[in-house]
Amino acid sequence: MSQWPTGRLLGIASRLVEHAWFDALAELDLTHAGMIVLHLLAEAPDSQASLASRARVEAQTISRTIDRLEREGYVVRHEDPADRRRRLVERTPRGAEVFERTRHIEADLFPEVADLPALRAALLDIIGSSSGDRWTTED
Amino acid sequence: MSQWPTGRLLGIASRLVEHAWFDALAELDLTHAGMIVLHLLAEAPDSQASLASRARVEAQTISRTIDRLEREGYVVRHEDPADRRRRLVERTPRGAEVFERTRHIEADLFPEVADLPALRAALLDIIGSSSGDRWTTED
DNA sequence: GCCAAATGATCAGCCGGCTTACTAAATCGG
DNA sequence: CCGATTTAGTAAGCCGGCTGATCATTTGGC
Repeated sequence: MSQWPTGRLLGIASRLVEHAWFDALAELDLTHAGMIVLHLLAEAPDSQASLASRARVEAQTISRTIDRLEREGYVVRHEDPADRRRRLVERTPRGAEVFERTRHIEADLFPEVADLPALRAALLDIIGSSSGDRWTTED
Repeated sequence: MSQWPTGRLLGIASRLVEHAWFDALAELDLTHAGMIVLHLLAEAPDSQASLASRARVEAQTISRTIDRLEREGYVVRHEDPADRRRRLVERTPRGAEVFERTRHIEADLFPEVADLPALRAALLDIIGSSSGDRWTTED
């Protein structure tokens, strides 16, 4: 396996970590995708298109994720009076509360690696150079 | 984004790289999942359960991936006379040929990172410590 | 030898990526 | 001012993860 392409190692590592998250979040009626949205809404409500761009995901994907968050009562959608095409998404108190309860998880969960800063730097390199024309990088 | 949890960076980087693979493989009527299976079959035919374990994936996932490879004519399934529960999967000549044409892709496609060996080492760390009871690690 | 347990494969159904195609609303050009 | 273009959101449908359930076969204990 140590000879496998880096892209494949990346995919496998990602799925394994996400699976651990899934187990930890199940008791909160939350998924990994939902948690990302709750995180992005911490500061202020936002439109779905903006959320999609910030999460590096297509609009359709965000739409369904928000459907599920809404079903659980963690966010609400309401019309933007200034632009009736847009639907602003906002965390409910329950959504804010459940997100707070996820804060400790990463530390417990993420496995030990020899050089964590190097890993994070490499991942940011990849994201920076690959998300070129797909999402306007503003972060 | 540089403050985001490492698990999330891993997921985004993985999707971006996989998307680039997807584009490169589309003209070969092949997907990333299919390519992995063709790789695993390079040496010898194998059973589906073994392929699933080697790819760090559940049996059901492999089953559908092989369905599609079979539909494209890249592999064939045949019964194992020694154990009639098993179905041995084998690459066809077309499958071997199309896999050869993917060999050059990784080099063209994978983005530049500052410290590639550190990235690979970290990913192998994660895979090693996370795939504990999920797959018997033999590789 | 026979019945229980383990194993290999599949079906059904969920989630979360994606594309293509559509509607409604806002914006822009002439 | 009005038609064309752009933008926000959604529906439909595919792929690839996953779980839980089912069926056939093999293995193992008694």
